[in-house]
Amino acid sequence: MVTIKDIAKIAGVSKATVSKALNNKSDISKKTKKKIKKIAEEMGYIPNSIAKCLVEKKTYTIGLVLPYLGNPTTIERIKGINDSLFNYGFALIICFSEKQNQQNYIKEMISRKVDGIILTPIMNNLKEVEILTNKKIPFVLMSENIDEGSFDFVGDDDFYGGKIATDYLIKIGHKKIAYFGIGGNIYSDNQIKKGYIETLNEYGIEKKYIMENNFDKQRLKENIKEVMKEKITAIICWSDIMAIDVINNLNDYGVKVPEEISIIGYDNIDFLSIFHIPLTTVSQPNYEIGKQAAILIVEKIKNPDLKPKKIIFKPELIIRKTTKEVNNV
Amino acid sequence: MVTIKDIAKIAGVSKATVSKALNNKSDISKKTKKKIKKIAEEMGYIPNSIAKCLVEKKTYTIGLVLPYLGNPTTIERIKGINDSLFNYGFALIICFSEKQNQQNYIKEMISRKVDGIILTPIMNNLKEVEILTNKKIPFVLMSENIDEGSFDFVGDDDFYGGKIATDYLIKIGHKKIAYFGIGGNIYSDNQIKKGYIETLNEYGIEKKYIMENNFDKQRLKENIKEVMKEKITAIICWSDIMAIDVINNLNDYGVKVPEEISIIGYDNIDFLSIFHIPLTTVSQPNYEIGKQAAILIVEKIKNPDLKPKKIIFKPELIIRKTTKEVNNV
DNA sequence: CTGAAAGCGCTAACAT
DNA sequence: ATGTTAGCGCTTTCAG
Repeated sequence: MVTIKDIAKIAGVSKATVSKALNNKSDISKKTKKKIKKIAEEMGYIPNSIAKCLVEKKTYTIGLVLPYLGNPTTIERIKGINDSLFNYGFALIICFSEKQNQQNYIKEMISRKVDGIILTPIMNNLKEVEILTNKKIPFVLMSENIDEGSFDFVGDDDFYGGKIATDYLIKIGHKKIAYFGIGGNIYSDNQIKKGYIETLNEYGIEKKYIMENNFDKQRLKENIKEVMKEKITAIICWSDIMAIDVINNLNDYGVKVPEEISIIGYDNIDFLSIFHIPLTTVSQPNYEIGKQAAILIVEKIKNPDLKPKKIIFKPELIIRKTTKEVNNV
Repeated sequence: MVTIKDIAKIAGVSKATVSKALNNKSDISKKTKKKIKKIAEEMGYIPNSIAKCLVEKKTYTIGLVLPYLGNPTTIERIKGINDSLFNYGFALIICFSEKQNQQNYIKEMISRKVDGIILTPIMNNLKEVEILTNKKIPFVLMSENIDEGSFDFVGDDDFYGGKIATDYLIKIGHKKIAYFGIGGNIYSDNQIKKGYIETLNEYGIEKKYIMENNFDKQRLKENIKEVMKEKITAIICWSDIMAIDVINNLNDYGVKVPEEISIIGYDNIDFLSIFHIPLTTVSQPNYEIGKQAAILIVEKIKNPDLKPKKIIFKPELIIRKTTKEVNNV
């Protein structure tokens, strides 16, 4: 491996001069700079940013810790982060945290001296970010927020998302509307649920049907059976993927969507809009969310004392073919 | 930030002892180890792996360089890599290379001293991997191979994929079959195309319809017009996403799938199987490909002189509803 | 303008 | 069993 020492030897100058020349410091003559750069180029020199980090105490690296639950929107956000991070000269180190304790993954990131962390917390819980606040490591939350405390956050307004979905269903005549969520205190789930409840209340609809499946397909099936007994006419789902599952299960029971039950998903996954019976869904700008999270963390690193900023996008209801007005006889 | 020096001071021992104790070296007494570990814990010590890297010349980091072209299969592979890498104690640093020169991204990875690189080359060209071979940095190619040279590679057998798709269409009566690819010397594109051509030749079908759109929606439309003029009855597409596009365009022209034209995609994206008119497609095990790529790069790092290994999965034809036999009157 | 020296936090070889 | 020393590759004072 060629180092500045090697270059220094060839160029007949000191290590310090090489370092300064390569970094375009002002106190090196143009001639020397040119000469040294040429030699570096010829020798195929690639700087060792590890050594640089050790001195500068900055790694120009952002850690991304998030769960991947098979939702294709994830990649859009990652791409958004990647693209804007690269503009700032930062690299991205990723780990998918699954459903376990995120603390270990966060510690790993800290050990690797990332300058900041973008985190999608699994638990709506201060504990998740405790180390980060203790160690004063800049971080921003993405997509999922935490109720207690006040943190930098980029995501969409899921409360509003829950509202517009419910509102629409009521407006087209539905009264027995269910919400299919996850359970277990997930921020977005809570928010959508709140929006759902509040909207029903506004219209004076007492009866709520709140189902939780905790990512368990079997429980989802049971949930469906339960609401079918109750003769509900519409379901709002926490995600598009869940919505698809619900539709399939309903089809298996011979229940037609949207004729008998209307379904609204959440995410607006591209590919789901294409086929027949395109999904009615709530849309959020995933790429943009990732992008803004990256911009915010870089800002935060440059200026750690900035007070928490929230960038919240309004989701949009995309009405397609899985919802239908109810004939109120 | 608390360092081993701080711990040493509190514990009343030397830095070396702390280092050894924390790393469970055998020449430290159990008592001291226990004491030091306790202090480290209490002080909230997190090791600085940057410093460690500088000494050990290993970062336990793998670089992943790949294009993201909106194909949701990408995330599956990333997840596969992530999961098995974590088992080995490696972290993953990702960058999406778009259509530009991948060399810069690779250099960035080298500068960051990754122990190895998993690369999906954009160009079927030795130049892409030149630095890596020069600098003797372990790498494995994933999904896309390079014709010249012989490299470690994990992916599926796209030649075979092209064959089974074509073979199936011929068996159900099609004779005028088109292949819709990308062009511009992409390995997988070439392979599928080869499989397509060879199979047609085997059946003595002279006429080939090879279209290239280079990811350009407009050119895709023109391609479709062209093959419609030729009255082809089936199209094999380079990807599921492209297949969807083709189907939509065909629908716009009032051409019915599969009644008038059969379509085969490539990728077997989950969500596309769910709706009515599920896509006939060629399936590849993306998660597994990522996983094996990770295992292979770690192997390669431990033993750089291993000769190139190829792990090639046989894709599978998934027959669904976008293909139909032809009535040969 | 250029160079010598110190040091980032850690490990490893060699003493003790 | 523990400590001393040197050094990884780089940047950064401070002198010259």
